[in-house]
Amino acid sequence: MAWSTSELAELAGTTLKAVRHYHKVGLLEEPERKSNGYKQYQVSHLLRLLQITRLAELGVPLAQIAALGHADKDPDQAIHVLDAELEATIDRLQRIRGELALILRHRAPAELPTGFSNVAGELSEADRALVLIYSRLFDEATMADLQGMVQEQPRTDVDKEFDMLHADADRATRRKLGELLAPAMKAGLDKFPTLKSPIAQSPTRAGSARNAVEAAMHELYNIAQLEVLYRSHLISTGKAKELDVLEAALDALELDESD
Amino acid sequence: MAWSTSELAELAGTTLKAVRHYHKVGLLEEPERKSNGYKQYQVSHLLRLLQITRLAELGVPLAQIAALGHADKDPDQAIHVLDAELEATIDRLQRIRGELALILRHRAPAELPTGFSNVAGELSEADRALVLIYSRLFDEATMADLQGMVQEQPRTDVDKEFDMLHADADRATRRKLGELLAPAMKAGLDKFPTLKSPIAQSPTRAGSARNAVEAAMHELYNIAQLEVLYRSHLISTGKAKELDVLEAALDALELDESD
DNA sequence: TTGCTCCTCACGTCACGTGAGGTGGC
DNA sequence: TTGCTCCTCACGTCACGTGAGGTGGC
Repeated sequence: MAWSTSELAELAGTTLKAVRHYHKVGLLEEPERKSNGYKQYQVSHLLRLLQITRLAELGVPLAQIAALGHADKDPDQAIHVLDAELEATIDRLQRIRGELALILRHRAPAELPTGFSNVAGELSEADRALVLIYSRLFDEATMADLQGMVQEQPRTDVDKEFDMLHADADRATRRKLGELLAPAMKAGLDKFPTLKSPIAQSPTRAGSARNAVEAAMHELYNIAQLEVLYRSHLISTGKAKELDVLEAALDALELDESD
Repeated sequence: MAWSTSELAELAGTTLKAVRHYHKVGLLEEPERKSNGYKQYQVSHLLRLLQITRLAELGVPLAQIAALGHADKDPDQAIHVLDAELEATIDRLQRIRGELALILRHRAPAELPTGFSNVAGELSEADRALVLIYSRLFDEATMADLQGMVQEQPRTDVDKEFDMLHADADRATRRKLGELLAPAMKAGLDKFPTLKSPIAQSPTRAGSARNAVEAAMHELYNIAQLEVLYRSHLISTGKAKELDVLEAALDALELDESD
């Protein structure tokens, strides 16, 4: 009674290549060979192989299976570690499934950060990109507030007008849009004061956060939109003086241009 | 505003090497370089990188992230597939956790097959090895019956005597042990008739199953133990005639030896 | 002779990580 | 000059899978 490599693999419910792999890493002893070089496996090899495949199915790494053989370590310990790892993995996968469910329910783009799937429709392309950046820079509480603000303020015609604002829109249009956006912005910031001074995820990122957001805004919004946002910000935070400064600066610019 | 590779990685919450890897596989475009060869990343790269890391965290394979970009396929479809895979993985891991719990509770060796942890104490070393082989050869119902039989028949002094039986035990001892083991064996087979003719897991294995078990028994039990098992088997299945044949054969052998 | 099995390299997979060896910036 | 960062290969990880190229058995 002796088995060939593939017979042994069949008996143990594994593959030819797996058996050879176990030889290579020293988990399974090589059997005697026939004169033609063919391997001749005995019962002892089958038993060892069954041990290996069973433990491997339980998720024990091959290196650890080898170590378990020496029995110098507490096997209970190893099982506990394995179990804790499995628990963590299951938790993580379940959280991901939860997010996938939201993405599907709201037909949201998968790359939006956690929690924003249900408000995907309220965000412009630029908004979505900004939200992606925010999610890496600010902590969870800040992000939750941001999500809350978006959720409470469905998109209005004013928002759409802002999205479509041309870079060379005239000054009256810019002023009007800034004024129209301000009330909602003020309401949002009053309800979620965290957003006035968002908290960075980590101190290391605090510095780079401002820069990154600023850079992104300059990339995602045109010059007119940036001015409208600035106007709206000044109005909603009651900075009338700065607004006057802005107007004066624009006056000067227009004089320059008319020269 | 331009970032270095490590700054970009920091901003996106990933690593230098991951970013370089995304370049290599063509997921992320390489940015312009400074005259010294240093890469200069822009906002567009940050946004793309954030998309990539977010999707990768959700478990989307990099190859699929590249494909999602083309948007020629239904993204819903991809999410559904991903979700189904996650579900299957979670199920599998949970089943394994269940087995680990049993192993820990009964302080059983981890390599014993599913369901046998709680009867580990009732099995000799040889029994455990045989059970491992059985588990790969017979179907679940058969294994459940075997487990039930072991559970119903705690180890007796007779079992221990059998385990310790020497290969050259005398004939009277062998006869006595065979008779002592028979009642329990008969009771077990009556209660679990499946075990009289166990069902192989698959037709392919049916043939090799007999051989493998036979070979294993010859390896795991000595000649005296095998005879005792055979005697017990004959008695419990009421084959008195075969028992007579065995005795006659042994008579002949002993005559030979005394020559 | 044909088809099947066995053998041994060597390289591929997946998503990066780990150096090696060299250069630029301050 | 020193320490830090950047760059590009090349190879390693994990548990095998996939051929390539050759030989033995029937």
